[in-house]
Amino acid sequence: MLTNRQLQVLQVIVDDFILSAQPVGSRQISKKEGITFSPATIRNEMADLEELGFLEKTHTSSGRVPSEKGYRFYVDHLLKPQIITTNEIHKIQSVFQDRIMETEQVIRKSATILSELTSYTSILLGPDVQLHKVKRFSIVPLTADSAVAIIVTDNGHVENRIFSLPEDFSPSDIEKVVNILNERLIGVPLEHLQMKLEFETAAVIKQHLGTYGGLLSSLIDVTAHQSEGKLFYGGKTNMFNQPEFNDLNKVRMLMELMEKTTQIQSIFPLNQAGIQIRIGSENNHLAMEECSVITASYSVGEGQSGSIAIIGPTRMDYRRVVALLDFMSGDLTRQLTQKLR
Amino acid sequence: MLTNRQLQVLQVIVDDFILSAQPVGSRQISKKEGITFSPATIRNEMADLEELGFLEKTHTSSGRVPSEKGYRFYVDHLLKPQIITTNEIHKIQSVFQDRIMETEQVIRKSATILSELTSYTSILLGPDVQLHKVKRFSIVPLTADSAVAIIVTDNGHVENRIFSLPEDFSPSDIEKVVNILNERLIGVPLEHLQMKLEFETAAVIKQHLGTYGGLLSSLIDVTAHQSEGKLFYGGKTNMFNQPEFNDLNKVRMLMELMEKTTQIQSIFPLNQAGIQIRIGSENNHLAMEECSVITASYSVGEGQSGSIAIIGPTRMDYRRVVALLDFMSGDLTRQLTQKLR
DNA sequence: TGTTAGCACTCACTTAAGAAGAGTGCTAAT
DNA sequence: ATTAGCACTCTTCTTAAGTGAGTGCTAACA
Repeated sequence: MLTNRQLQVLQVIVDDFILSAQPVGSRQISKKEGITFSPATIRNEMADLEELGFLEKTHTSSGRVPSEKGYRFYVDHLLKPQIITTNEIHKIQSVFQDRIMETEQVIRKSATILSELTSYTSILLGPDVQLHKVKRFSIVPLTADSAVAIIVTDNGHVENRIFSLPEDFSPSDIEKVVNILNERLIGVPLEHLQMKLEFETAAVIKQHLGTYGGLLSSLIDVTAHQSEGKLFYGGKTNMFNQPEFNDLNKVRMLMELMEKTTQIQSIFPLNQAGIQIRIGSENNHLAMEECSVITASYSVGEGQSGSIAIIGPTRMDYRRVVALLDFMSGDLTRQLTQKLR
Repeated sequence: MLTNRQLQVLQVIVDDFILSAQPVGSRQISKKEGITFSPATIRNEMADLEELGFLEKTHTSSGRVPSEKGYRFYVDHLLKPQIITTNEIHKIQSVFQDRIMETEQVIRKSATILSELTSYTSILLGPDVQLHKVKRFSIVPLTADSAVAIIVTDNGHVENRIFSLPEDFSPSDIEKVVNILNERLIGVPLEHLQMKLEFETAAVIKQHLGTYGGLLSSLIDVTAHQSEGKLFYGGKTNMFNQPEFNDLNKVRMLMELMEKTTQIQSIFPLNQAGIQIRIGSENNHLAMEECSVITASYSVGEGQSGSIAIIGPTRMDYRRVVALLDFMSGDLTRQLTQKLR
């Protein structure tokens, strides 16, 4: 158990290091407001805190730097929520000001704004399209043997894909298929679409049109490749501003990581509500060994949800980021859900 | 006018420097195949070439490096086209192998392949959607006061946007509007859509439905924000592999440039057929002062065209890149055009 | 007259050594 | 228990010397 004074010292060190990125020395701490004891005393406390694993030295005679355990303790016990300014609130809410209505646009803009506000990199995961429900099917013929299938979902999202038509497929055949699809599949969530199409609707189509195996496999194909939630980045290059990434190799690894969308997905905790913080090696990724990731989630209507992440150095301004993420996720949930009515 | 021997020396220097990224010395040149004269002679020639502006020294007693003018001369007069291997051809053609039919997917995949083949960064500009012609309109109501408008083009491209409905707008009203739009606007290129809608179709709609000013402005809005050709990158982080970008600041500027899609558009020459090469400061951009950009264009059917660009260090392998771009642009044109039939 | 060998010279790069400064740990006094 | 004092450590900056690659010039050569 830490003494009050140790808590105070730890807090000051983390706060100061977050601001300055420089190892914090005893003399510096002693000058801080609220510190009534001498550098020598502080040195003793620091030695203890180091022994307990909360602090580290960069070399034998340097000031102290928070360890991962130190940051962990800090975010778990010392983090007082920050109040965000009205300015920041306005900026976040400006996402919705000019009646953008596509969820994708909203998310994209949110990513940009968040990175500007934090000067870290933001990653937004769009809501999972799989949970949208089919609102309308249509098929538009393009050439003699190809057509584009369009699925509009209840959220106003549009999926479309070009597919091959079987030979001698007439416009009236298409109309029949579209009618069947619209009769049978409206309200079905995209995630069940493929199964439903394959095992229920296929039989109906066959019955009405004879066997059109080609068409069916094409259609099944169309529904199969639905993308999961899309990723949007804001401020990818903000990393360059952080002194800890004054190292080509670190930046490079991060940039390469961000190009691999499948890998980056794993930074989002599954089905976790609230704010999650992962520090350094907790991210289980070499490139992010000196990074912290803070995530929050928002939801659209019922069930569908997306995530927001901020990725920055372990030395990031946790207070501020947590406050901003908290507000933004709430705002997104509110606004996006309201739009559904 | 350069002597034969000067040409030979210049060629060897550029070729060697492209390979090694190291300043080339006279002794090194003398050992090259086809060189029959001594280092001393070569030194004299190099001094002349430097005086003429084709070579530079990094410092007083270093080997020579091609200047921008040197590269320019090299690509204009010394560049013998390279023959690409069947392996490379296969790789490029693999874009089309698994019956991907969306142009966007094709372009995206091409960007990746091109960056893998060259180990530089590729930028592909999708064909300008503005020239696509309307194939089908539809409007799907979402809530009482919003709907999504969908435009399918002759290329199978789908544009969609959510817009507000006027109050008390019934489904049958929507059907009427859709019918009018489909009667009047099929075949119209997207670039003229807004004008046409505003000055011709608007009147018809008013006539049939009374004044629905709100709907009209919404619809005009929908057609207005059509995006221009989209950009796709491949191998954004390949820059990190080039020794000349072992400098955090240079990489940073490039990365920042690539985030700004509007700025990056300017690297594509307008309406220029064939292969274009811009070297260093010819790019008119600080971040690309040490880069060369090679562009080619492809076309889809008649009129519509997109561009391919490779961006690498001025020291890039012009021979190889030119050959690859040439082949790929041809292949894209062929395949994408064929698909339209 | 064009080509080449020889040689002094330049400059980047590396290594070593010394000086300065920040900060610690320990000891002893308060 | 706290603190002043001081020796010690380790980084960083500066300076100096040594090394090597490569040039430019001069003079000899074909």
